[in-house]
Amino acid sequence: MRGHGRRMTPARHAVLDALGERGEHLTAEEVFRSASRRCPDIGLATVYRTLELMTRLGVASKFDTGDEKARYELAEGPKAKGHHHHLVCTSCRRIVDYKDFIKEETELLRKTEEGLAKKYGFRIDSHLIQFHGLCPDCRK
Amino acid sequence: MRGHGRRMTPARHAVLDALGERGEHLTAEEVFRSASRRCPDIGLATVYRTLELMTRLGVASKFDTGDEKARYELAEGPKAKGHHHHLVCTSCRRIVDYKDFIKEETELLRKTEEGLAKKYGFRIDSHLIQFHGLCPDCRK
DNA sequence: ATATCTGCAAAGACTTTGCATGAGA
DNA sequence: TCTCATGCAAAGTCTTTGCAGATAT
Repeated sequence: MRGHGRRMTPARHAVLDALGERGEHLTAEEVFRSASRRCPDIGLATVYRTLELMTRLGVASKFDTGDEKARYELAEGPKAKGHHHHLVCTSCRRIVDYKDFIKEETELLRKTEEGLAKKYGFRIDSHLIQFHGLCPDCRK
Repeated sequence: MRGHGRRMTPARHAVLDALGERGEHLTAEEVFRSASRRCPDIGLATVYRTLELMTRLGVASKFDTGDEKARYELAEGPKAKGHHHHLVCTSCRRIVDYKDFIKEETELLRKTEEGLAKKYGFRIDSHLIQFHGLCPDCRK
């Protein structure tokens, strides 16, 4: 946070805590509600600004599961213990974090990133993998 | 289209053509502009409704690259010739379709899908892979 | 004939922005 | 001190919905 010329404020602390405490893939609204407990006066706009900042700094990652609401979670690089991918139910929007096959996936992704970077001249920063389908409950 | 109790109308034809003619990953607005040529009276709402329908029927696929605008393209299953994944520039939002490594990726994805389906009880319908980074122009 | 589609306009949902005030370093 | 951050409210985007009229089959 600091070290980028940025200040550590109560609001930012609250947002960070919200991402840390409450599981994963929170919407801005959810972060707002959670952060409001620690910092009652925080505004939704600040939450958005903070999430945007954290995403830009690589502290958080932002993604979309198909319901037009952005989701955020603490960033965990491919090598981190908590690195996972998402399995999304297209009906109830439930999100399952999975780590199965993560090692193979990560290995292939690394190789692919390298190849793409060379071929297309991109500097690749992150990847996104999601599977979509129906969860057990919604299949009924 | 038919066979689901649905009617083939000029508007739907125009949307389908738009997806087919103009490359890939079009926004609703882009589809609308394109479809307007063939069907001048088409409304944006109809475009949205049609894209939603086609996505539900599996004719089109919908995804998001991080700029809050949904994108659509004709669906090409994992086995189809045109199946590809996306490389997205986080700065200018350019999207590169790539097919490199597709075979390995598809193979791993198939395996992963199978494993996830079994473990979590999902019926998996589709997957999404994206790489994000800076394109050559934006790196400068 | 009739259930489905359509365009339009209005509403809705999510996110961003402007601005004066407040507060970290 | 002085730049950066905040809250509020207003504005902006993208998308969905209500409805009366039009249309495929």
